Amino acid sequence: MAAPARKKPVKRRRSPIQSRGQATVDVIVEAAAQILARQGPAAATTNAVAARAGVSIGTLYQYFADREALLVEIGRRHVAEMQAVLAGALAGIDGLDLPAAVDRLVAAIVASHRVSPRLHQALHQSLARDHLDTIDAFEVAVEAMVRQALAARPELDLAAPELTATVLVRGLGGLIRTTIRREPERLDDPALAIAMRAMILGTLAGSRRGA
Amino acid sequence: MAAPARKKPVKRRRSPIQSRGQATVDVIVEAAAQILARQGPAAATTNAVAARAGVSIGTLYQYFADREALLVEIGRRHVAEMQAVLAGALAGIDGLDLPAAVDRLVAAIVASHRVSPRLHQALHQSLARDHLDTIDAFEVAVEAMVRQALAARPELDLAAPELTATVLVRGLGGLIRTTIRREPERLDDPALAIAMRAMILGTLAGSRRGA
DNA sequence: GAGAAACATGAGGCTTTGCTCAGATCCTCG
DNA sequence: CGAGGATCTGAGCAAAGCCTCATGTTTCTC
Repeated sequence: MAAPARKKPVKRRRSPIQSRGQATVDVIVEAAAQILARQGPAAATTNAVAARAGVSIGTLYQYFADREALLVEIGRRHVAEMQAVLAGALAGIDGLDLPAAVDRLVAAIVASHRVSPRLHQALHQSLARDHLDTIDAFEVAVEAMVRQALAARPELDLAAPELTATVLVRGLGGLIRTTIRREPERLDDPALAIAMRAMILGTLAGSRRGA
Repeated sequence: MAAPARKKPVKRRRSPIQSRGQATVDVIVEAAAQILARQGPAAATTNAVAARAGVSIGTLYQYFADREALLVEIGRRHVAEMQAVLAGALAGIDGLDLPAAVDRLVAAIVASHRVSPRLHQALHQSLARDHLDTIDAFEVAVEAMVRQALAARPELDLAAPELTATVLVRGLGGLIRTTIRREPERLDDPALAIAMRAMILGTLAGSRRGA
């Protein structure tokens, strides 16, 4: 329930047919992502992107209907990359006991946020409200994953497993994002990982049916 | 430690001397906040703000050196308002036992975020990186407060009280902000408050010196 | 190899926005 | 009252950004 309201469709232009065109699209997206991450949303003008990509502005508009469409595509690729890192770091987690699994989860989420923190934040700042769901997709996916993991462990005896999953994932995500923005270097602090583990395990223990 | 890097000073222009001028400033700031909250950052052009305030564009620039200075002032006032709500909802918390105090805290933080969720998000999106600390001030204040509260309860026997405070406040804040953005109506769900309480109490229990 | 389709170019049109300035109006206070 | 400071006005400048289009180049297909 609670769908995100109105949603403007992402206008597209011609998709590349030849491999040359595909390469051009890649170059453009990467250039844009780089500027966005390094100099922020304001610097990512379509002309600047085209220049950095070594491509004419007309070429950019051959593949993207407008600036927003380009941003959305960057968001899609970024989310895909984060999900790939997450999946990689989460491999074989099913066989682990709870504390070990939690450690893995923490490490995996942190690692996926490390893919490109600046880009992540820049996207949050520059995407229009209608398209924020593009980046939210990552957290939505993690939420689904955790929900499933919790369901697979009835011994946790959770009063409201789905809600607990939501609270955990959003809390963890918010904590990581805030930390990246305010004290980026602290993400490497082992003490933080320990504190996050305590938070997760504690929350699970505190969300039992008993009280 | 870990201070937020460079910081451009907020350019000011003449401060109002007469009460007429003060009133004008208020009208401008409120008009801007309204546009920001209702139509988003892109709609909040200086001309639009002046028009909605019923004031000429020249008047706006008499009091604000540039658009960013106006945004910063909006941020300052918004944070002050949130802090006022927080302080009000937190009155007399010192005498309560832990579970009751936590309930109060949860209610207080939620209430302060309810002041103007859309404006809160719009500010996050439109403030330049150099000025994001303006809004971060709220969470910084809450963090200090919680840190102090935890220090006052040695019976909690926390292994790293300050870190626990940080993790709790940032996690909670992130959770609330994400929820406001994705499912605003859910903020009223009593189940969410219960889940947050479980999270806090659980985290505290899980952060003991013992392990 | 020729025609067609895909791809690329970039000058510049069109719009918008932040902001200035020369002067008008209002308020205070001796 | 009347001088002087505070406040307000709004036409419009300069800069910047998004995007188009007429034209040229490369690649594919038969």
